[in-house]
Amino acid sequence: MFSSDPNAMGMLIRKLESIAFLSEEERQAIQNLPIRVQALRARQDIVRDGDRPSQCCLVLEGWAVRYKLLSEGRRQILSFHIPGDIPDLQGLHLHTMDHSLATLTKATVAFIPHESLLDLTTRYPTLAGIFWRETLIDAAIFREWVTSMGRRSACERIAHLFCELYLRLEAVGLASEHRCEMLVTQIELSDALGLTSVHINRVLKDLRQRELITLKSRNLTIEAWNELTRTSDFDPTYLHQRRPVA
Amino acid sequence: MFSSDPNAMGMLIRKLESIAFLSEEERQAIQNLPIRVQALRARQDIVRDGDRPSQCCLVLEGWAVRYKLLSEGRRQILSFHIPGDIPDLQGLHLHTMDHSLATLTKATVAFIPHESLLDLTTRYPTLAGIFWRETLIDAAIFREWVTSMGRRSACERIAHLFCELYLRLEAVGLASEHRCEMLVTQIELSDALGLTSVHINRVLKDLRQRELITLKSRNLTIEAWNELTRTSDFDPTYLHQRRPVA
DNA sequence: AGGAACCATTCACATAGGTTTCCTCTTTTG
DNA sequence: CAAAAGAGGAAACCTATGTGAATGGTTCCT
Repeated sequence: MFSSDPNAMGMLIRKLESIAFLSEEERQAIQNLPIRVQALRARQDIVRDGDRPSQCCLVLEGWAVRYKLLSEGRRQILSFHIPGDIPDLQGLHLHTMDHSLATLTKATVAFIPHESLLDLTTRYPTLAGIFWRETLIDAAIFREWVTSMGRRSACERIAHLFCELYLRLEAVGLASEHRCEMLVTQIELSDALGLTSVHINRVLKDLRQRELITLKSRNLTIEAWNELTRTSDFDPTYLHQRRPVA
Repeated sequence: MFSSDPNAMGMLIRKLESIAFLSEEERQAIQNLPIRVQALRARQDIVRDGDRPSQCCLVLEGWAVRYKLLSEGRRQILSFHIPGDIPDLQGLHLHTMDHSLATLTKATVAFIPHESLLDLTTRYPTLAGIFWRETLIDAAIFREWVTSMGRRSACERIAHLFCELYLRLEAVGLASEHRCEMLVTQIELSDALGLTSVHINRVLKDLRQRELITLKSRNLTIEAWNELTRTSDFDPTYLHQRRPVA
């Protein structure tokens, strides 16, 4: 399938506009990127550790994760990705994958050749800066995760992650009123936060009892945003979103 | 002081050449960057969380750290920086600091105006790609740290960090034969690895007893490289260095 | 609709790593 | 060069989180 689908790139544009200003010409240039759209099953690898991909993957629908595998079956989830994200943008200048990328849920993705993206960055230096910025925000999120894993308690980590994901979903129009889908199992949460699923379960129970959140069949409601951000030390600056957040 | 110092930029060039190829013209362009060299005391902030800097900081001598402060005096060190590093390169496209940068030891740094760097990236798109790559490697290191903090034991984390720092120092000519300076206290190690200094001390004792390392008055010798990399699951791919490593 | 596979939940028990405290050895600095 | 500050080291004790195992509830195939 080609870029004829008028909406495929809408998600990417919405995402980029959440972190930078795009001119009409730049929006057009993005719309004209050649893409190949593909539907994927849940829990399917897209690129693997060690691969040398020649295209980037844009998430259109569903969630994806990046992860590393360690000895003895240990797994670390490095990031969650939602529609509008390009989880392997770093591939443009880092030629060997140092981790894997997979779908979490059933998903639709679009593949964009590196070649076309590099050409775009040459023709539109401002867009190059915006894509660069996107990878820098990715890094800023890793820094925040390092901070969580290093110095925050289990409870703070979970609360912090929920705040982050809510704001990211809201920025691309996939959440509002402190409600969003939370398409991750407790096992996935544990692999992302460096905990066990048993402990995730304990802490979720506590967060529910304190009436900070409601979480049922993949639907999260943050019942007390201010208290949740306070207890988890959450400050959205690191997301570097364009519009100031409540 | 201006770029008249013929050696100030040598460190940056050596660093960039450890991750990419530079043409003679590009080397010249870098040499011509205007810089202001400054000597700093140990443990001195260079840029603070929330600042909006207009220049980047290149480390010439000594070590630096990036860190975040949390409530109740908690601190998380996000990265260690050695000569040749530009710890706040992300400032080029991320205008508000989401963490602080400070010296660890007495240090010499060079400040380069964002303006000059942005101009350089416009005139030399290949150099833009190389600086972008540098920030992507920075992110790759964060991913590895997330993995360490999430799924590696205290012993594995320390061993992994030593391997990483050794290779980075070696890449810019500041280490060889599995020996290097390790200009960090046990407290700083603990704040970087999400542990306490007491536990760092316990684990170092163990690593010494197992004759994997020697660490005395800031001098580290890795006595058994292969075993150390094996026990810590260390794979240097994530450093994306140009030359293959032993 | 029925089963297989996955997920959430809970319990009893185990441990890696944290806390507090104290002492000694270096390093810095006046 | 001596005092002060900082860093390494270590013991006793504590706790947040891990382990393993069992049960019932969901979701997804066929």
